[in-house]
Amino acid sequence: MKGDVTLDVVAKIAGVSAITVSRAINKPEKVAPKTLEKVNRAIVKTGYVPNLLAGALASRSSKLIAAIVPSIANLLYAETIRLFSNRCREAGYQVLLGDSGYPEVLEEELVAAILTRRPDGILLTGVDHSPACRNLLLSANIPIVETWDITPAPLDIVVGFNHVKVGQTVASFIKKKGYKRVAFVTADDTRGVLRRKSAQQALEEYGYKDFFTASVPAPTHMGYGRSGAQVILDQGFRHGVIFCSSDTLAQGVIAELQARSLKIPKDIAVIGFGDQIFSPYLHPPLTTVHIDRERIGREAVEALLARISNQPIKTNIIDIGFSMLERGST
Amino acid sequence: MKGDVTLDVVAKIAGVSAITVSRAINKPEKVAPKTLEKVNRAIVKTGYVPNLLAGALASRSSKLIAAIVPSIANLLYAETIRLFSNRCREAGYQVLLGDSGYPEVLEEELVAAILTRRPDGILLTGVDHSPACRNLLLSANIPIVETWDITPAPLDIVVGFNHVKVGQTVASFIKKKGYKRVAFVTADDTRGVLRRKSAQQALEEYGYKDFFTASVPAPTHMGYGRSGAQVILDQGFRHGVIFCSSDTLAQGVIAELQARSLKIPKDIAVIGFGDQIFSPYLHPPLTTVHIDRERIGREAVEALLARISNQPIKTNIIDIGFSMLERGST
DNA sequence: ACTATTTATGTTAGCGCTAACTGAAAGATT
DNA sequence: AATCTTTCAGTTAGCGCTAACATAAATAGT
Repeated sequence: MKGDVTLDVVAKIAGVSAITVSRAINKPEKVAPKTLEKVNRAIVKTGYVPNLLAGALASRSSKLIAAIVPSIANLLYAETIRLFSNRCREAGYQVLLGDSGYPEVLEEELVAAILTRRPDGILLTGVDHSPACRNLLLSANIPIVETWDITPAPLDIVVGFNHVKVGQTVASFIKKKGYKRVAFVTADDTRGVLRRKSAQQALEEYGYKDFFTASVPAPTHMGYGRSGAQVILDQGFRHGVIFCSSDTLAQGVIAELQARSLKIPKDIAVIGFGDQIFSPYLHPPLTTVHIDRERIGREAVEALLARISNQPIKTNIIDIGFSMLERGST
Repeated sequence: MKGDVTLDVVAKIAGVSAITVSRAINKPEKVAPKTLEKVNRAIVKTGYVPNLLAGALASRSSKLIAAIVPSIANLLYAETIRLFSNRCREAGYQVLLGDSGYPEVLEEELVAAILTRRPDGILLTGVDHSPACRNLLLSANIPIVETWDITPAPLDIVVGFNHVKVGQTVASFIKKKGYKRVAFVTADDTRGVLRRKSAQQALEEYGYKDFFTASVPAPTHMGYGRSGAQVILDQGFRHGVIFCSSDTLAQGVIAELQARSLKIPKDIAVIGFGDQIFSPYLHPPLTTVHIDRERIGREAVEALLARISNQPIKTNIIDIGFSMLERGST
């Protein structure tokens, strides 16, 4: 641990009591300017680094916010987290990150480990949690924000959008564009599967049938996009549109089509999901579903901080929506 | 904070003393099986969640390891961190993440904030730190591992590779392949610039001159690759090789070349850096410099944990090297 | 059977900080 | 000038846990 500079040491050097040093650091407006200066000099002189473990224990506020994501190596979540953690820092909070891994079996264990640090709030990804996990979370009695999905019955606050509607919107877009045949390349991920199912169902209602489907493991990367496309092409798919469960997959699909000299969108059109930062720069630019990832992070922080400071929040269900973004790949 | 189940409550219910409960949790082998079972029943019954803030304060060990990266939204670092944090969790540590942002002015502030939590160890990205930051780190008196670069004089431990050698290796590769003209698309990032400079210097020694250069902001994304390529092409570059400071940039360069119907590698060859997960799946597959990102994470954890538990470490300078990986883009 | 050793549990004190209260001094009000 | 109010600093107690030592019980050794 640290060299032994504690509040008491600083206090002695500044010629005041420990609590005065504590106040000088945390509530400087409560301390007379001259005292404040004495204390600050002593802090600099000693190189004092406060011990927030002790502070948190005494004040019952850890200034820590936990965030759990399926995979930090997924750019989508990474961007949400980056914004989230920056805003948290501005507000004087630090972020404790938990990577639950994709088969979310770990979530409960992870939540338990995290609660051990007594965070002042917690961000979760998704709205599906085991009963035991829900219990743990609820009995922690801290603000909770669930993200990247939406539900009428959140644990506390939810910031996300409706994946079923995304599927329906894509289906209606496909119909409008007049594609005859539809293929899916879908990662084995709760929300991705949901989008594909609802798209397929809507398409069936429009009279579509004989879908081509490739399922790949999550987390996705471009390689799975290529292998997914191979599966579909091997099934004989030659014309129509491929709806991918992420832009990353779509990118792989595009590469595979190009490697086979198929024309996009003339032969086969491609639709992604997420509107990743690279998507407009692909060749051709990717038609996709835009999600305001940073807004998820922003709204999540605001709601959490409001809850923490007992301010009223307008609503605990924040639907950030999405939008269909047509670019060159369709 | 949590509902009020503390050690004492559990102890009372189990009919033992607080310290016995503490031991049952942290050193179960020191507790008689029958007692252990009584305690465990009481823990389940009460839903006890230990308070590590208090535990850390008392034991002077926070079981927390901090990790500072320039940008978690950079896949390269994200993957190192994911591995790092998984291994930490296995070893009973949690990771406190700090995103320093690219202009690393923040690092010092971030380090100060993090030390406040008394981590048992800290991972840094890069080896350049302000003097004040170095001071802070050293006086914290905890194991430190610097990553993604190498230096003969680390703060404590360093796990990385030599960026100058990377530049030289790429230069020699370019010479061997017989490319006549060389262009650089480089992000404004310390280590990226270093690689470009050493490549250029080596090439000059081989007799190359008249380099084409585009500099783009960090953190990079594909779009900067495209705009970088535009700059170079506008300068009249038509044949030769483009060395990019990251695979992400290379990806953008490839897209731009394709959009202009230039053939890769026949007209222009492309070399990246990092060997990202997507690189082999690009069309054409990307020639790049392979870095074992996960090994960085793994070695960093091992060294840190060894230090924390006062085990001897073989060496405090771990050069993981790199390798030139030729694929279709050259 | 008696001591030496090991194992299991308990007692005490304190980690470094802040909440809540107390008291003194300075300023405002009449 | 007497009282009220505000400002500022200090005292006390305790947040929930574990290290270190103390003690009691069980086991082993002769």
